[in-house]
Amino acid sequence: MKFELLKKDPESNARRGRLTTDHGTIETPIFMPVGTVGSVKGIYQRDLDNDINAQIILGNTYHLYLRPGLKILNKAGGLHKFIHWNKPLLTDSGGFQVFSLTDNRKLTNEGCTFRSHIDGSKHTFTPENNVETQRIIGADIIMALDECTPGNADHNYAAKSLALTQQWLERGAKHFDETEPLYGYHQSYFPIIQGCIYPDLRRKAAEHAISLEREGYAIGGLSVGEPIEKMYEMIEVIHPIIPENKPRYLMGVGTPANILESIARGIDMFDCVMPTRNGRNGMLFTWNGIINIRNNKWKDDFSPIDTTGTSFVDSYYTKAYLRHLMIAGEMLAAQIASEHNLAFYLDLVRESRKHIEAGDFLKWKNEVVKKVQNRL
RNA sequence: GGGGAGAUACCAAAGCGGCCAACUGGGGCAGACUGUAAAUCUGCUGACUUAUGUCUUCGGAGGUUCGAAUCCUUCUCUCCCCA
Repeated sequence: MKFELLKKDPESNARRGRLTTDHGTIETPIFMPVGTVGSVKGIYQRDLDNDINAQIILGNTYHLYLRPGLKILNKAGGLHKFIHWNKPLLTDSGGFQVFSLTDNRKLTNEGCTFRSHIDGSKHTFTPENNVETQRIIGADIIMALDECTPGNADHNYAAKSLALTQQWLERGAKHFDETEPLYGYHQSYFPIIQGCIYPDLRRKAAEHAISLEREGYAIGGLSVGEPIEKMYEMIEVIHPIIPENKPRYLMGVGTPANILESIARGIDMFDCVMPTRNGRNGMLFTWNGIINIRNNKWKDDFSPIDTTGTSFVDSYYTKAYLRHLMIAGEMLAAQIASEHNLAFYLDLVRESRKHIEAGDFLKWKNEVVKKVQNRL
């Protein structure tokens, strides 16, 4: 994997870069659609590729490990082949599930024991077997197993949690270096920087992570309940510590405004379920603000979904029709809304790249942030 | 013609003397959702009020009672069974 820093914004920490993997090139800043169980919910891979222009998508180790399971994934020749996606893939380790399935898991120094949310069966992730699992899945970028610390954790808990994440990280990195990819293309292992909302812990976590000299670094444990200003502050704390020729991935973020603000603070990669989940629930993101398409006011609005949108759905369908589908509970509603939102998110980062190149990113960003937060 | 059942808020449907402005669904209206246990979840849904509260409601009219959606009389309408 190769990362080229193409341009630095003189007025902010924003960066324009290019990440090259064996499955293709990713122009950064980039948004990565989330496809937890081997599918970006409601979206054909064909549309992801041609309509939305996704450059890389995610999968999730915990979910794929449970279903379809490693045997099938291995037999399929890895996730790319299994799901028919020839562009880059990134898998999350399951660290977020350590956080979100908190009632069904137990943490030890050794690793994390889960109860499956599907059948209650017991499974253990260790940093080592988690790397092996992600070798079998075969993502281009694999993530370290971590504990995603809740945003309201106190300093004491956050410090202990970080120590565990760091111990796991060292073991995972070692195991990664001792093993080979299974399918003939390169994989990269990204550490995840934790530390909750505490600058000292974040600094410590970032310094520790870079000491392991990996190909990219992720920031985790943000947008998990902490005030949004703290999130930006943590990104700022970490920014100078990470070598500038390495990509930075802010995990799980976020709203369009969050993404622009984070790009301004030096983030290169994002993922979030928001465009798909909120889309399924009737929320549309546009350059002019947020639409709740279920609202009564759209019932006889026969204008296109989004005249500024880049997806075919934006001009193909009307607001009134999409509202009708949404209220009738039709599957197509979820598909259209998800496709629109993902196309918007990809457009958002595409425009960000253009404005970084043009040198007017900061001014542009400030104008857009105001607009995209409107409620239409 | 004879016998029976029933009329409750937008719809369906509980309630059968006070705990009823009225259970529960649906519908409607609005909100939430940030490395997806989510095509999910939450709130409101007689009027006026921030709220305590006040006022007008359970087919119509009249009555019994301290008190009625609930009991009685009567009218209107609906449905079912037998001729």
